[in-house]
Amino acid sequence: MNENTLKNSYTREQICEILRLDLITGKFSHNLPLRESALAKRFNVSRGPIRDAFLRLTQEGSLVYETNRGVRVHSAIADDEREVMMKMRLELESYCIAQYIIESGPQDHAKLKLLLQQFKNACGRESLRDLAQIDLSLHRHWVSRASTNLEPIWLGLAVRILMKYSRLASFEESIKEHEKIVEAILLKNVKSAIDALSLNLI
Amino acid sequence: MNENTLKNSYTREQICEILRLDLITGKFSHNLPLRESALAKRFNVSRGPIRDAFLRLTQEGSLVYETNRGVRVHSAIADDEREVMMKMRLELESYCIAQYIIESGPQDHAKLKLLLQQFKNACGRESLRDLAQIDLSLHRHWVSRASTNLEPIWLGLAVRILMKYSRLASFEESIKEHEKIVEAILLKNVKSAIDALSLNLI
DNA sequence: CGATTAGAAATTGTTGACAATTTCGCGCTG
DNA sequence: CAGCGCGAAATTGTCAACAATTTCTAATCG
Repeated sequence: MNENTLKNSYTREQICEILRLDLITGKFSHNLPLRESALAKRFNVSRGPIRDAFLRLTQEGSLVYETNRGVRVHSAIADDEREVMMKMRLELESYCIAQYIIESGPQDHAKLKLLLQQFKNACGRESLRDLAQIDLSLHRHWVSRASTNLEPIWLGLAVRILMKYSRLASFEESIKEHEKIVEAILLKNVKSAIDALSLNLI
Repeated sequence: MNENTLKNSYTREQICEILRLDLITGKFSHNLPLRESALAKRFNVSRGPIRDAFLRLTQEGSLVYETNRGVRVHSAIADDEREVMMKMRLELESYCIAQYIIESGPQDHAKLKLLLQQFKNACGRESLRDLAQIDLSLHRHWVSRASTNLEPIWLGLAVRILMKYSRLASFEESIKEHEKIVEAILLKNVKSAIDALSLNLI
């Protein structure tokens, strides 16, 4: 599973995802500068794809860019900023879930169940990194299915929120919350899905 | 003022801003593919900075990227997507204006007045491009001052919303709306500032 | 000893070249 | 004549080298 042993080259998408998870799980400390050459060496690519990933993560808000000085990890968001982001995210995902319930078919539901199962497995392994990744994948599933226009906006919100509280209160609790959301979606019950979502996004 | 006569080279930031305005004002048609080489020639740079700009605009949502196939202009957002974005933007800017009123000093207020004056001038010239640019600058002023964390999220929302309705109803009306917002901010009246904002963001 | 400054080292910015992939036109075949 | 390859052209992906800028270091001066 280690990136240094299995592969010797990564696409910019993969690099971006790996770095995003590193950032969410607090692998880098706040305000730490990230060096292009160091990461180029780590991923066994040239600086080009690294710069691409930096630009994306900067736009998402997890990195900060300064001209001729590169990027550094963004400082944590304040509590009131988090509150605003949460309201926005709830607004966004409520719409997406309602839309998803209308548009989704059997193959979407199969995917949904699979993601929920993976979420449970990640909780069992108690790996924060896996959990953050599958949590993102699960929410992304209904967001991207409902609106490609809202997806990049959602991602920026979700990443910043997770960066602040990547330490979840309880694995068990998190499973139950997501089970409720998925159940309501499968029953095509918009109201209770959104109710469950609003309990998850607090 | 023309980019071909004054300068012979651009930074990626400048390229990004110019392309963003091109996209907002509908200079490119929807789903049109953008070619790296063509724009590299236009801006008299190599493809590197163009790719940087593409990545940023993709993250903002105005372009869509497909592997090995480059980017194309995103399709317009639907009415209900726009409604969700507007609610989110109102939530975000309300917080920022309240914060701005607390934190801003005399030099901020001078800048604010200057931007409002530029807005009026742009209305006088009846240039859609200038108007879109200064509208973004004005709103960005209080957003960036209040929260660097929320700024990239705000930008994505504002650009997509402007792409849909870059044709403003009335220049006169737009001036009045912004005058009310700025007046309320200068008087440090949070409530009436947000009231005026909510009329502007409909 | 502290401040300053010049030079060295490190880092980012940009470029042109080449590799990989996709797209397009054209001849071939049934 | 429609469909199918096949090769050429166009386009994107990656890289290594070089230029510009910033940061570090150490010698010099007050």
